[in-house]
Amino acid sequence: MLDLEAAASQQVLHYMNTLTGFRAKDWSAIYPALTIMSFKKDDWLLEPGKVCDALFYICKGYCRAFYNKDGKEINTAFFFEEDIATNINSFARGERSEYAIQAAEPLTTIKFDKQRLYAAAAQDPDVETLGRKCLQSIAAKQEQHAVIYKLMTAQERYAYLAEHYPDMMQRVSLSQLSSYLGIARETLSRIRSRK
Amino acid sequence: MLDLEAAASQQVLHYMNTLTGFRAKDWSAIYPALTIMSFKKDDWLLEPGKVCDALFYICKGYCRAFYNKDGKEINTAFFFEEDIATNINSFARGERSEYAIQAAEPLTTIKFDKQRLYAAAAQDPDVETLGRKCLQSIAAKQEQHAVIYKLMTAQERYAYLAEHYPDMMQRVSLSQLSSYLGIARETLSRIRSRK
DNA sequence: GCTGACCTGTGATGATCGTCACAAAATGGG
DNA sequence: CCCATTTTGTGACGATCATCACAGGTCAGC
Repeated sequence: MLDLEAAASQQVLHYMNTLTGFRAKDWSAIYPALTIMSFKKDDWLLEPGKVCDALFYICKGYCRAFYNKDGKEINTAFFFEEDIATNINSFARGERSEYAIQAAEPLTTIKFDKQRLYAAAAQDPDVETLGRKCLQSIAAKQEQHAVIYKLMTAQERYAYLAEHYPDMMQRVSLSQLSSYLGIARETLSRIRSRK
Repeated sequence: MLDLEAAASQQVLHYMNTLTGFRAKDWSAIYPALTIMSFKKDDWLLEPGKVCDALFYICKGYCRAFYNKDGKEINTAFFFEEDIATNINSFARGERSEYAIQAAEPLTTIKFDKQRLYAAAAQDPDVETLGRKCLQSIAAKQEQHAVIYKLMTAQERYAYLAEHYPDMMQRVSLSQLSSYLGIARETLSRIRSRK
């Protein structure tokens, strides 16, 4: 634990433990892949068109993923504390990312470097299991969010968010939320004001 | 290769090879997890509310995944030859499935039994890698489809499907497609007739 | 080749939402 | 505390789409 602050290591270790039952003894294998990285508001975690070569575990703050559609930014995800922010397809296949990930607040993360992570996985099969579980949890989230779009109207999506992710509604501005919900800013404002 | 027909084994082996570089020598580890399973039209691969305990590799025919929303069936995926049909969240976490998977045509599949697959993975780390790659490819598909919803209008979604999945448009009826695209059957009919 | 079940096309109508425009409110540096 | 910038609310209007209703088409089985 040389350049990782104690609090951050505790946090990421706890996270890995909830995923797999990762214990302190496995730490040495994965440790070299980790770095603390901080970002200022509006800094890029992943620039559009670049290949994603890391996973970012969010310690403090939040960031957003967004596409650029005809000059408009369409948010597709927000990552808060305890989340992993990444473009999993770009990461896994080495393709260029079609979207960006940007800090929405001052941000502290633990970066999992791809190359060093792969090296660790070759050494210790538990790291591969961790990777699979991580993938699983990302896929689960993705599906959950896709369902919202497929089954719900704008109003129902808003209500769903309010019930299941009240903290997201607290922290993300209305303008940013609207594109995430797939509706115009004005419409979201009106939905919110009807009761 | 006792109860798996030769043609089907060839096909699934080829599939696994495209995912990982799985070779015939690894076959013995995974073989006990596989069974050929056939379904009649409208048979269930996964009943809603049940836990998903298998992956189904589609050899011939196709099936659909759908939610029941206030009595209406909303299709969220179609699985064709070379696809893996499953509820990955239910499979991984043992939760009950919120949606159903049903044969839309007479269907031939190779079933990967969960328990036996896990046993094989414990024996042979290559099986775990295969599992991860499989998960990855499912996640990639899911994201691709979610993007359609988030970035496109009904008309654009239709055009996208026509360009990227023309075979899907050929094989799936308009009524079934409409809920997949998130629009009314009548609207899809009209979109299709404009040019 | 008839018949019933299912699928597709089409018109009329109303609801919802996007867009444009601008006002009000909140925010945050200096 | 004030001003500039950003964010949010609101009205008017039009476009798109869902819904209802029904007509025409297709297909399989008798």
